[in-house]
Amino acid sequence: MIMDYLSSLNPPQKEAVERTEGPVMIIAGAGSGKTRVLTIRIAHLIHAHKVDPFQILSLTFTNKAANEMKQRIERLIGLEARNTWMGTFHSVFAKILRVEAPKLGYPGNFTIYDSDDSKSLIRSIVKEMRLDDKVYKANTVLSRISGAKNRLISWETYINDPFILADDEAAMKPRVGEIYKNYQKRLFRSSAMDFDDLLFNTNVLFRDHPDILNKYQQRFRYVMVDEFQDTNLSQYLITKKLAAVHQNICVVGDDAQSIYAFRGADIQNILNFEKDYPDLFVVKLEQNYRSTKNIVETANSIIARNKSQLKKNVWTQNDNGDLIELMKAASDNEEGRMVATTIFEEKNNKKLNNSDFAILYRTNSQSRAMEEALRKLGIAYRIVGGLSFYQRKEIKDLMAYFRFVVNHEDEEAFKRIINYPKRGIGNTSVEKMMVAAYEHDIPLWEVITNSKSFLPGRAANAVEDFCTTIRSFKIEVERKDAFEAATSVAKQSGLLRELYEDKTIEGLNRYENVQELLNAIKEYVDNPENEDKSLGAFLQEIALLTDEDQNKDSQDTVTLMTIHSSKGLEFKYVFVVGMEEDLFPSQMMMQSREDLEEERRLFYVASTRAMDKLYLSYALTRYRYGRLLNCEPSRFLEEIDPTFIKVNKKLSTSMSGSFRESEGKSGFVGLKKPPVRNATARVHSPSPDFKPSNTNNLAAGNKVEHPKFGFGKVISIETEGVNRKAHIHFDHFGDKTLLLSFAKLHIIE
DNA sequence: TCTTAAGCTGTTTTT
DNA sequence: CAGCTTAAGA
Repeated sequence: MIMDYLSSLNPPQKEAVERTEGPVMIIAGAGSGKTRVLTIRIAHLIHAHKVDPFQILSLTFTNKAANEMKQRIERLIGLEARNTWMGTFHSVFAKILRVEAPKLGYPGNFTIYDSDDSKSLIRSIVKEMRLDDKVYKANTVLSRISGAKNRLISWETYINDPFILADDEAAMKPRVGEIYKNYQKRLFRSSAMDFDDLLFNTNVLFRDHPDILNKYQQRFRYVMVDEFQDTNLSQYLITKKLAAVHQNICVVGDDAQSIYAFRGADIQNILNFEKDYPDLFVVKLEQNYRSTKNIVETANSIIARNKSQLKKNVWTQNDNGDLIELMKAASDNEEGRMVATTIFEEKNNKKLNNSDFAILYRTNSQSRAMEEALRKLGIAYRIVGGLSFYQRKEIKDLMAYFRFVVNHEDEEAFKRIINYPKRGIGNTSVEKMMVAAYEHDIPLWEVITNSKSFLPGRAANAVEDFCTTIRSFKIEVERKDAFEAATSVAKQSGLLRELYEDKTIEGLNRYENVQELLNAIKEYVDNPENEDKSLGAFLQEIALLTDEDQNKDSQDTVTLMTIHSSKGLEFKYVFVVGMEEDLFPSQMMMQSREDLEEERRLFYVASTRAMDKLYLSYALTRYRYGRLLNCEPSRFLEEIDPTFIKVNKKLSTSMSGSFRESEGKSGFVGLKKPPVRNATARVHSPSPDFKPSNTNNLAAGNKVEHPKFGFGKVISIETEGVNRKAHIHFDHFGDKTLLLSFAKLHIIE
């Protein structure tokens, strides 16, 4: 059976499969059958070389990719395939850390903090250190810390490295190192690791415990890394160490598709791989089987402008296919309408399914306009990523209960649930308890169980009740399976009742979401593949799941997602929307030449998802943060060789001057253009003689200045009891109704 | 301590 | 715009 597959491979593919020993690097262009090669290679190892599946470790980028590969191998060689180690870096090494964590002083039931938890923790640390949270923004600080961890810089190294300190000093953030230190200490106290810790601590484990390293080196005789261009130093060193004994390391990647630098991915890993392994065997897969010539050439024409890349020549034998179609819309809403209409028509004309279409965008917020348009035409769609199910408040709340029952030291979980539902324990009490734990250097749980010594009577009683509840949950969790325990926790905690009583639409949704979480747990328990049916096991399972890993692809839907999450997928028809300067390429990324190159690679990834036809679209105006902005076409549109492009005339003519009225059902209305303002007008520096004045005698006709909105003229004043409303026309922001911020107004005349 | 409402602020991508 | 924080009143 394997032989059939071997003969179906082209020569370089075959080489890649058959070269099983020693270091191998496969440079795989887009659509070159990479996954196929990888799966056949693994099947070949097991089948032809009689390698025990337990000895093969494959690291992929997403859980989805891992599952898909597993299924494919299973089809090739049967159930044996299940025994290979396959998963993301994070999930595989989290699994290993569950076993080995005690060696690092962590309990095996450590919690994994997602970035929301991390940010929240940083926020409280910044507050405790009495630092300005506008200077030390959680996002910025976290990415700084994360960057350090990805490069294996511990907080000890960080605060002693003169270069890093100088860097922070220059950025006017000299105390990031201290925050890093406190952050790590708090994580440790909470028995928690963040995403980066999973890899960082694996490195520490392998560094400090040669016996353990050796154990895994012996176990994994073959190591394979997919999407190698997206590994960071921390990940790279792990694989290098694991493969050090047997040297059977096979990495697969495409430098042209490296799009995760912001997460610490280092393209040098792939560019310099040869230096680390002088006897490296390199295979290039350059034939594209996926896309038409026009699409391949378009992608090539953009990527050719990048300076730093490995030489390769991606080509295809496929037909020319249709030209790339360029669509121009008046607004983001019309862009959505054009895309939706095109899908509708193409679907009917060519007898396609919804699932043959994908809409790709640079930022998640762009999905709005697309959704609305699709909904109006009754086209089923599904959004991948964005606010994931597990990030919703109600889900996080219930999960926080689960987490806290399993790990009593989980501070972030504690803060979420201690007073939700309301039980009369306010912020003051919570802070007192945390301070007590910190000052006496005792576990949080000890403070909670002895609340009488730290809190006034009423609050202490409430905490005691809370404590009893948690204890009873713990007993249930230990005795029952995940589903029964979870249901009981949801009910007894009062959370379910709280949501049930909320009869608003959002409330109903939240209630349903919680039910859905319980269903997911039921599914987990009923799945015979899961041996450990405890709630703790379920938590571990999903901590590293992302939205796209959920298998809901049974229905026929158009797929909407960011370019980042589209990697590895393919669709017959692909729309890349929002081709506007500052959006794609992103303004934030346009700092240096390297960053522009990464945006080009992003375009490369997006366009090579398409098999048959590629559409590019842009809008002339777009709502962003409640403000309508002017847009300019992306520079990428000029960088593409124009011979591959045709402009969609039919739709572009109909657009001039047609704006839709706010929520009118009538659709197009030929109204005068709404005022278009630039974002720069938003920040106003008050004039030197600005002083907020007593505005008691504010009246219509007054000229005023506001620190944020700038200069304006009062149109009218309305009085409702004690409250006053001022309708003011601001020069840059148009009409505004100020209710309270009178204090910030300054009357000029 | 809880509720309500105004004010403020982000503004990229994800394990 | 939307989600969060803050401030004031109950």
